[in-house]
Amino acid sequence: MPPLSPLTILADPAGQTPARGRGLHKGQQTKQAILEAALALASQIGLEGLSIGALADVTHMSKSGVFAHFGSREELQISVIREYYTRFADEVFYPAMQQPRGLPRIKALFDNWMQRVAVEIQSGCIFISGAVEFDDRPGPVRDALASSVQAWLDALYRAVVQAKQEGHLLQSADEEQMAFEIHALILALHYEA
Amino acid sequence: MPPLSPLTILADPAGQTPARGRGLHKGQQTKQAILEAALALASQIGLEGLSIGALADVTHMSKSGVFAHFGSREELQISVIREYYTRFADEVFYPAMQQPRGLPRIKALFDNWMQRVAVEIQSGCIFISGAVEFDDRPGPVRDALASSVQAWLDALYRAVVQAKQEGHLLQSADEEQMAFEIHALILALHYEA
DNA sequence: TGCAAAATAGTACGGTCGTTCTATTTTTTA
DNA sequence: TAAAAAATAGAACGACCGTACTATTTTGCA
Repeated sequence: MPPLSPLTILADPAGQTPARGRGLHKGQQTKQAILEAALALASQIGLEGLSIGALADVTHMSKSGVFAHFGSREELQISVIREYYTRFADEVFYPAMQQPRGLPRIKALFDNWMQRVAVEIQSGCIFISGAVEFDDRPGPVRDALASSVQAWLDALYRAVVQAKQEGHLLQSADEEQMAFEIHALILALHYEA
Repeated sequence: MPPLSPLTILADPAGQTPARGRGLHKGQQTKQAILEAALALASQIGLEGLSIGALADVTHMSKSGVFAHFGSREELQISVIREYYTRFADEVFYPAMQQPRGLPRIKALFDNWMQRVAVEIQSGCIFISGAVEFDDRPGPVRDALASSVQAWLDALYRAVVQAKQEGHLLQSADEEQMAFEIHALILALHYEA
């Protein structure tokens, strides 16, 4: 099972020159701090509600100071998606890869996911809110969201296929349908919250 | 099985005096036309994106002309929810009530619902988008949304209970879980779209 | 048909938004 | 430590928002 794709669409153009030498420059630090706050804000009120002004208040900076780090609101939103995607992979996907192929791995994926739902119960999943907000708004943000979610659903699907190959599932089981239903359960859990 | 509750929280204060006598007064007609456009708009871009200015453009009216019919944006949003709820009941709920209790009725509910998903595939369900948009924004709009959805989920749950009473389900079946899963499937269908 | 009432238009206000431009401060480098 | 570069602040812009007020037009009834 390959790792979650690096998602070239999410590539961070600035990320390849991580400060001249040892530690992060001041700018990179604050950018990371802003991103942290942005992630929290976006989880609460959605990517669409994420405003630079509000972000400036939270981080005790000026609007233009925040703005300068991203160059546009769109870039800010995409950065948030990138960050969320990374954390999602780290907390849900990679730990599950430690489990043996097949049913144990699926169970780990599902459990980690559920645990995340429990944590997000007061904030929200931006993959879900984003899908609703950008389902009819084409553009880079939508693309970033779509490819993130797809990468994740593909990984889930691969896990199910493997489980069948390992003989952990009925031979009559439909992999696609099963992945779909697992996804459905998570969606409904989020909805109830 | 009682009908879908009238939802007093959604009661239309103006609705009780439906024009002096026979036909609708001019105002009521245009209000209905505005509501129609608002429903389409809200389905596309969400209740939160629904703006009076955009609505004025679509209906070829002035902003103040549109505004006067509702008195506030909030009232407009609630009116849209009320309208959506009514149509949902008419297209999904009541036709299914024609079917005999038990499994046939559940199947009808699900089929009608699925059919609606197919129609909404290009627009969207405001019960879902609304839940995302208002999950952390208390107020009348959120209340209207929540009670609408709850009324519908209650009806679904009652149908499942009946099916078990009629002996159409395994005695070991968990009604609540089953209603939850039906809901989950619909959510996932919407998500895929 | 005329008059009151309802419906609609027009204008303006205060607010927030993303963004741009220019100053100022802070950090890094030579 | 001085100069260069990066980071941040501040003010201003145009656009859109909801809403309040005041005209004007249209409608419905006596």
